[in-house]
Amino acid sequence: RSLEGKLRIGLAEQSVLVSLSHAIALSDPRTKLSEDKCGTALDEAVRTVKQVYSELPTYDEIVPALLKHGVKALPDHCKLRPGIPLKPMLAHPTKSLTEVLNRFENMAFTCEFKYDGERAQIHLLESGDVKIYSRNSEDLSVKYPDIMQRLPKIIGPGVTSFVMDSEAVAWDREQKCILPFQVLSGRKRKDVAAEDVKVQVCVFGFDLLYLNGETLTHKSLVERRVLLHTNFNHVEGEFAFAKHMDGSSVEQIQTFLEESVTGNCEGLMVKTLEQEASYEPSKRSRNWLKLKKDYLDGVGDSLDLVVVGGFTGKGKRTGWYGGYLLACYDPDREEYQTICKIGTGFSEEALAQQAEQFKELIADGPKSYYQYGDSPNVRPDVWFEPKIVRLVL
DNA sequence: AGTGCCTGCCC
DNA sequence: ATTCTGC
DNA sequence: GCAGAATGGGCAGGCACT
Repeated sequence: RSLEGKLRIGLAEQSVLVSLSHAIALSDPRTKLSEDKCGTALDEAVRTVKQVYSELPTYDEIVPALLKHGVKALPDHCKLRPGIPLKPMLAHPTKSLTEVLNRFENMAFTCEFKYDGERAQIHLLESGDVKIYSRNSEDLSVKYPDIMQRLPKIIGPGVTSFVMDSEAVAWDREQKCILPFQVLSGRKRKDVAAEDVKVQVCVFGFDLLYLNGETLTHKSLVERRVLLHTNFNHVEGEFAFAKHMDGSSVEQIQTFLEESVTGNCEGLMVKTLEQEASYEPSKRSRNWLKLKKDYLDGVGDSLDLVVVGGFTGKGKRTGWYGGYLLACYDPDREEYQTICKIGTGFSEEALAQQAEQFKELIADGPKSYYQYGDSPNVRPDVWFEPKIVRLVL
């Protein structure tokens, strides 16, 4: 976990990469360590290692190559290749169409439907093996034998290897429509046989990162998209290209957004097409924008809820509440029904201040007219008197 | 076999 | 996922 | 602007215990 940078102790991936680069550079006689150039040489080593890691994020490959060939020659030995998942590019959230237009002013861009499913990075190796990886590079291959099976009819002639970025979405084969994420998450994950898959999925491809031995991440999205469309086939209910629209007027985008929502999608992804349009897994990772329907003004609902309990905080939040249990009053049954927990959106100052405020309201236990479940995660560490009402957006 | 609890993933 | 904070 | 670390709902899976 240390090496994977998942310990949550302030030592995460970037720190590990810096340390590794420095260690190798300093112990390698090939690195010239003159007084004035030392810092520059180290920075250069870090840049190289990070760049290589973004294409081939596996220490099993990078460390041996570093030890054998040194930092300089690392890019010649470690390149993007099917079978090793790369960190998928992520998108910046935006709250309005204006924000999107400001950001992409004077640039060619495209809008795509944002499908409500699971990120799926599909790899075809030269050996013929197929691998499917999740957003966090987990191996989902055993979860999707149905996708594996249908792959031959999706890939075009002459395709011997590729890495595709896509979204796997639950699909209703009778109604021929997209189903919510909740349905998809009901799929089995292990020991799945293609024959007894209950929740059907349709794959929506939206990017191509590698094709027939060639890395495409440095090409622009326009180029990658052409390659995607010319080398793969649409297959009804099984594989489709993410729906896109290149228009840039407010009206066109507005209409497209509404269309996406009608089609059971979450909203739009907006991406540059030509300039700054390469696929950058780690460097400029938030190069795309997402425009979700529930971010938009007036679309989301708000509720007045009563704070009935608090959960003791961990880590940075040790010493006050890390989250709260909220309830809604039902006048018919004369009781407070717990609804949800809330744990983000508080600055540290607000958390400290709130802890003071709730100190006065600590109750011995749950009120008789509190209605809550059995599960321990709805049993707060501290119960409160029902005094504080909060507007929840 | 059934239940409850916990973990580790998705979002 | 969302959100805040330190750099 | 980015990386890191808090936190959410909900699901399948797996373990322990009945």
